[in-house]
Amino acid sequence: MTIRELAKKLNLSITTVSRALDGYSDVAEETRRRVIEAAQEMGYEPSFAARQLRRKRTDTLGYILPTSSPRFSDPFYTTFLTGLCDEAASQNMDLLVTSSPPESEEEKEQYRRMVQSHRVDGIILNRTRINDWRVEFLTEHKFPFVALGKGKTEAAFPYIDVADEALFEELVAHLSNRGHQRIGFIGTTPSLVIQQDRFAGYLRGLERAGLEFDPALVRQVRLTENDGYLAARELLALPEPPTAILGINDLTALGAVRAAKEQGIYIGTELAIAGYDGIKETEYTVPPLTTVLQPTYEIARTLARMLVELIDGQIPPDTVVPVQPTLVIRASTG
Amino acid sequence: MTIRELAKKLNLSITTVSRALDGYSDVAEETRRRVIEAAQEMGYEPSFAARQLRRKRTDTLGYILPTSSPRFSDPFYTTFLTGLCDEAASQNMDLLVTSSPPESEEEKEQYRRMVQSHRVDGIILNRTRINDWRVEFLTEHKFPFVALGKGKTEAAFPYIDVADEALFEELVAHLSNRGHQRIGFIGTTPSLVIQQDRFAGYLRGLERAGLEFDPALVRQVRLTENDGYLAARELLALPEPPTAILGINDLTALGAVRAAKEQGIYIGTELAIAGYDGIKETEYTVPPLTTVLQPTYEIARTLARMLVELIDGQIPPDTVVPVQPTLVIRASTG
DNA sequence: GATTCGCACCAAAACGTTTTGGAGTTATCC
DNA sequence: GGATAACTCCAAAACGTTTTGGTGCGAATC
Repeated sequence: MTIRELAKKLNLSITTVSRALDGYSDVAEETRRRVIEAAQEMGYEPSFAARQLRRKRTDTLGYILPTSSPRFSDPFYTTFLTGLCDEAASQNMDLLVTSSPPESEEEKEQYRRMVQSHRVDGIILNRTRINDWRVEFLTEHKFPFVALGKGKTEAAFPYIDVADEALFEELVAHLSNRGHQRIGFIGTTPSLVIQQDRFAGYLRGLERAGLEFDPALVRQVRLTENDGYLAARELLALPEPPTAILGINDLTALGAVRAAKEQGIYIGTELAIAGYDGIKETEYTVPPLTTVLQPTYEIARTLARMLVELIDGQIPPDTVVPVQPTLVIRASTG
Repeated sequence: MTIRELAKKLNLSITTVSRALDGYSDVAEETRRRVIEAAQEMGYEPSFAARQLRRKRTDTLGYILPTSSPRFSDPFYTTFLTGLCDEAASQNMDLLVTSSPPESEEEKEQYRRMVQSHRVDGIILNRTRINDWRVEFLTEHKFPFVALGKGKTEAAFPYIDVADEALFEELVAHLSNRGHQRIGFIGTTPSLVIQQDRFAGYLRGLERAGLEFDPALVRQVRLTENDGYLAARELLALPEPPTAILGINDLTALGAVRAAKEQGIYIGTELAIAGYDGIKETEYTVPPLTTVLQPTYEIARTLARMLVELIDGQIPPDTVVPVQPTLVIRASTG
């Protein structure tokens, strides 16, 4: 079912058929009606490849899922992906998804392909790194992209700025108000922007509370439940263990919960634990976990919308959208 | 950066360049080396649109996420999606993802577009319906697809058959062994294959245990945590409430957990609760939830692989892959 | 010395659209 | 009544590949 066959059946030129369907004004209403009707009836749909080739637009957004472990499953990403999907759909765009481990050769290859073969019109980045080669690569190729968080770069691109630092400061203040003096921090590799921001917030929180920073209370691990578990075990095995543990995200905090339970430590009374993201799991632990609720779904939608607007040249590349998450205090911090 | 420019720079015809890169044997090794080197250096990558148009292949798999609520987030799907992504990647394919509410106009439109505009080479279906118009539509258009579960249809297509019925039977047996006589079932709309199978397993389980089926103990809701919560509240408010509740999936079972907690009912002793899927959350509840562990990640990978093989004509359309999940008994059922 | 063969390359067609730059017809204006 | 405008429609080019059906040339074969 090509436009040619449709045109033949209607005794029209393919030009007219194309323009009728695209809503141009230089085709008679009566003709348009006939064309649309026939198209519907014969189930005609323009070939995407052909249209893409000619228009030089793909109407597709790209997203590369950073999969730490092969069987990874951070619920944060279901929500994030759904947000991207929904917004893309409502903008008449599709979403092309790939997955690869961060900083792998595979990842590089995938970005290269997406960009250089014009697979997509723009790319959504998250888990931005401090010195992110993706940012360099994409700006160098003048390829439209938006990101969740900005690293250390001269490049200008639209991004969402979550007030991570402020919220971590607040978390520490909250714990210190509850009398905690030794507050542990399960962080991740310093190459990630979230580590930079959240750790900075942690430090500022300590300072403001007049607490001394003890490097022994800090761990840097991958962003998985299991790594959180292992890190927490280490912290709890210290000669002077912390009385509170902050996870850089909910997943690591949940790992800490598991470690504490395993050792029969009462969470909330003997040990305070808090996370960050606001994933559903934090409601089910006993006691429920204090966390910072990010509007993940809205963030994703906003990112997708920003990307579309960037592609259409409707927003400047230096657009910044601030997001203020909210502290959700639950029983895990007493 | 087109093949033409590359050819010009190399003083070769575009034919030779194309064939050199595609590994044809009718190009001298020395020439191929030069071509590959130049391509790498100049960052040439074939235009996807052009290639697609000519080859009549997209090297893309399609998947439409069934989003019940706009902000939905069933962790089952992160795992499922990651599986699809990973397998697609390892087959040199990409994954095109869209989302829409089941049985909506939007959904129809999306399937129609994907198929008729040759957006993808094949489609992965899950949450198969008993009389699934998608199955009819896709077979009618001779469009390659695979599914998780098969409905009531004459059509032949590769699918994965999870032994849902047997496992639900086992679940009921397990509960009846623990002395439960009134076992509730939070199911979903009978139009879904999983409802059909799992409910059948529930019934057979009752029968085998010599228990009478009481329709009052059955609810049909959407597959969300909140609907599970509401259904459980209803069940617990009955004059003769059940002593055990089976959720058709973990999400609804988690809703039941919430309802029980809210009413101060001790789970595991006063009320048994079990789910199905094996999502991570079930480990965090107190007590941890009895569930049926499906190898979701592997199922997704297998589906993707089957689809690629179907497209390549390497497997017949009537391939069936059976999957045997495992019962995971935890404290929530005593 | 003519024929055949294998090797390395290539021109041109095809894929199915959108867009450009008109062309033909009828209505409108002075 | 001739020029202008408005309205419909269209032929052909272009998008960047892959594929088809070659060509030219030197070596091997008879």
